[in-house]
Amino acid sequence: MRILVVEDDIKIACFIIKGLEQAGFAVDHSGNGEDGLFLAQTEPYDAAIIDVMLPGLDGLSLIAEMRKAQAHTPVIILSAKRSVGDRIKGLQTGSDDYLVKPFVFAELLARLQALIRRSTGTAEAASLAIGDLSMDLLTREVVRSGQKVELPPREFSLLEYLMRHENRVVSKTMILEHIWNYNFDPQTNVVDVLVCRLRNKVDRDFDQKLIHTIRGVGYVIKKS
Amino acid sequence: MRILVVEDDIKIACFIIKGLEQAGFAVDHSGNGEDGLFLAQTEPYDAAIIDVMLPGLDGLSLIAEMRKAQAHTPVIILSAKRSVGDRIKGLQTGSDDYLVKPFVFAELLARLQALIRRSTGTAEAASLAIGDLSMDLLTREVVRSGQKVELPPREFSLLEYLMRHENRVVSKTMILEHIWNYNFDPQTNVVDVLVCRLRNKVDRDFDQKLIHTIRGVGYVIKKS
DNA sequence: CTTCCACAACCAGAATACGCATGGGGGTAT
DNA sequence: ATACCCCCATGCGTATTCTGGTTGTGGAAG
Repeated sequence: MRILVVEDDIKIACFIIKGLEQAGFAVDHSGNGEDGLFLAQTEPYDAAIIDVMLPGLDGLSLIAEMRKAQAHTPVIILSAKRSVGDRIKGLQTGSDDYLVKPFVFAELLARLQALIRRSTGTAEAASLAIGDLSMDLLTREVVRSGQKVELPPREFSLLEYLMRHENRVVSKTMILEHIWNYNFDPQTNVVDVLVCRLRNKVDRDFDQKLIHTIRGVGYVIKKS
Repeated sequence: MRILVVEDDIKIACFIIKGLEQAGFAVDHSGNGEDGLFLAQTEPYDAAIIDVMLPGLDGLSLIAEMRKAQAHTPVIILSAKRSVGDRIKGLQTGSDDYLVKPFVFAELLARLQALIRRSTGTAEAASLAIGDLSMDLLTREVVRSGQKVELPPREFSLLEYLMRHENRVVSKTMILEHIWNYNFDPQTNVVDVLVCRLRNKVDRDFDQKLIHTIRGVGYVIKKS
């Protein structure tokens, strides 16, 4: 899931970005309206979080421009103003939700997930399962054969990515991009290592292996 | 499918090349415009990915030169510039699509496949089948008479190539070019060896042979 | 019908590339 | 301050590919 954040205040931006990344999102950021608009028009985001008060092109105009060109990407507006008027104006412009600063991060996250759930139409399964392996996305609990498995964030994220692509081969490049948000070659074996770690926790102690290697290509998760 | 990549930044080049290879393409690379132009003029590529900022001959001039001489090979431009003006200039020069760095590899791949699909007219099939032999390109699973067959990358690639040319004879030279990306004679019998290994796995245990030898010419895959 | 030649098929050892595992160091969060 | 996680480097084992040699087969000519 890719999120665009347009926010000029560095501190707030960092706060949001880190929070979202920890929640498993890939985040791009822009500090002004023009760059934000450009990103929105060129990259396929699943949602955007936009401040109204921006240097240059302001948030509402930005959304208006986005809506002219583009399909409906869910947008959450951030604002210091709490007047009802602004709120209405924001929603009229084409935003999908409205949050007043200062806000609690958990609320932003909850609203964001709700929006994505709504827009993707797919009633965003709260859990994924393959064979006797299941993963609860809300509680971040992973269970194999009734036995709970503890996973650090990156490994959890990788497993989620694999499970969302059940039976389909995902290349190392795609993993690199999805988990690290890299668009260049790190010249190391980080992916191999992460997969290895995940396997040790998910597959090692069990008879039926779920994570399979496709040499020269990548990995698949599947039952047989 | 053969792709030309012209990009001077080593890290980005590696990233793209590996990604494309993992996706099953044969990739040639050049780090500067002159060599890129030479390759484009001498080899038959199905598409090209070209950076605008290059040492020596820049990307736009390169495309212009290509267009002078040559039939319409689909081109995707990569650029660090995000202005709309540059984008328009790129598209006017004769490129077919435009991607801003940093970009998401999945998007590059999607656009590339869309371009190829458009230019060749053929809709990219998700699986291939001949008689009781079938091959799933996504999961990379090969099945003969309901029995699963494991194939290493090269053999898989060869089988895919043969099946895409069902009932048509493919010469050894063509195979060399597509699998090894060679345009010269390696003076060895690598092709024979590879075909042999593929036969052992696909044809040996079955009554009806699918891979046939045309002496002095090459090979065909067909039912009878 | 036999012989010869060219090409294809097959085999096995060697070289290589690739993926896997482990441990240390640095950074970060608690 | 401590513990944890993540990145990175290294070494190891194995799968896969390449190479050269050898055997097998078909076609053409004598």
